[in-house]
Amino acid sequence: MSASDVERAPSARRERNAVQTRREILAAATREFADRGYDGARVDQIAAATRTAKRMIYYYFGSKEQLYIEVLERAYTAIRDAEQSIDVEHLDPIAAIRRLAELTFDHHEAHPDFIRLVSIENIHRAEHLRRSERLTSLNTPAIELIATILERGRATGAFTAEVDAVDLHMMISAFCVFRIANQHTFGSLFGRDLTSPGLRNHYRTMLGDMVVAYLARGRPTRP
Amino acid sequence: MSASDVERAPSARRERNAVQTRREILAAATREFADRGYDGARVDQIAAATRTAKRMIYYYFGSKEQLYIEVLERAYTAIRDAEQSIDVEHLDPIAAIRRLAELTFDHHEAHPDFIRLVSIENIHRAEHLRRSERLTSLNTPAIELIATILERGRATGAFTAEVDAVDLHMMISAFCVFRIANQHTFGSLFGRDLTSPGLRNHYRTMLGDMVVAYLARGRPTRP
DNA sequence: CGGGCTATGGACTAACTAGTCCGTTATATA
DNA sequence: TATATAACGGACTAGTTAGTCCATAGCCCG
Repeated sequence: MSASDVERAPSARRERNAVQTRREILAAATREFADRGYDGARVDQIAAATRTAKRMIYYYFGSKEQLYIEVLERAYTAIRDAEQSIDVEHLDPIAAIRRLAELTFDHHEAHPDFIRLVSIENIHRAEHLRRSERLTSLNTPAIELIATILERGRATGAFTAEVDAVDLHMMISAFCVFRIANQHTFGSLFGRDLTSPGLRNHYRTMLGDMVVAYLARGRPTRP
Repeated sequence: MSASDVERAPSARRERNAVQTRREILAAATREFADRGYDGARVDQIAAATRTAKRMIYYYFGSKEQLYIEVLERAYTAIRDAEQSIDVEHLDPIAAIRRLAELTFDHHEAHPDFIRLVSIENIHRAEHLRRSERLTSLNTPAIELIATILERGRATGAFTAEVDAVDLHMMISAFCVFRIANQHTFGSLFGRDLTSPGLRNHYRTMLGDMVVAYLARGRPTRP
């Protein structure tokens, strides 16, 4: 995130800065692809949104598809980095899993572009994601974290259910992703804006309640 | 589904049948749009998949966009009709809500094209759905059904939580939709095929457990 | 049994869009 | 300062694609 290497004295005419130009294209491309989908996105539009010309997109990325893949890679890397920095080791299992769910909720809410890119990539049956070595080899900190919490919860007896970490991650993601990804059709059909600020805390709590109730199910609620 | 009205003796040369031609175009268009998205879909490809020519698409539907809207309308009408025929009145509240969840699960599994169309429409921020009077005025039997079950559950004391019908529908949909809609990216990243036949029952049960655990949990929340 | 309306076909077009050609300019290094 | 090379720009192109023109063929009704 440091911009020190891109801050040079601007020359009167052309400024030359490979890293920044590249970055600017990626930023514009992320917006365009997330906004309109892969086929709907226009390379000319991406170029117009940068300080540079279309030629540069092909200079740096080679093709529309390769540009899209790098957009995907950057977006996924960002969320993995965020997951990596989650620290819930000091919390008891129930509080830890609730906190993790809330962090996922918050991250998804803060990055609707990422959610849109994931939806778009699923429409394409993940063909680009599958082709990216960087992404298929990316480890998934969230799963390991969930696995650790689940183990602790089972040890203390807080969780009565045998649950798989990947499944629990799916459950949490499903709730968070649906709320953002399907907000438009859901809103039109049921007259409820799932992303309304006034309902944010309601749904955040609902998610935590759901996950905790599922993990502790069967157990009588104790005082 | 009856084809009695379209079965005529095929003439040697051109056959004329407005209803069937129209229907054939809609079927091909549903496949093409669900497969490639709105922008990715090709009108020529839709025409090629029918027995008729591209000209007919414009004759009957006027534009690619109007064709897409009618595809959406047909898909949504189908799922609403299915919801309408659900009967769980004879079951106790807990069994009823579990059954409803399972029916949603089954329907989504059986209609991946519908799920894909919904994803695609959300990428377009529901602009087409919003423009369709037929869809915005469509009533939602699922919500009313859930509301009835919730009322009964609260009356009998089976459900300890105050839950809104729309929210519960969201929770159920989120699980079912995510499993289908995000199967490709999820599969690539976590190495698990959410739609594998061997896991079908596992996830179906998990959904029911989740919903029931949530409804019967100790602590209520309100919207 | 013929006129008129509905349905149909296929070639055509105008506009768009990913990608390229070729020349130019800045900067690092010798 | 010379020059090699990386960075850049804009006009151009080839291919594609939604949508149309014009002509024709089947069908219904009198």
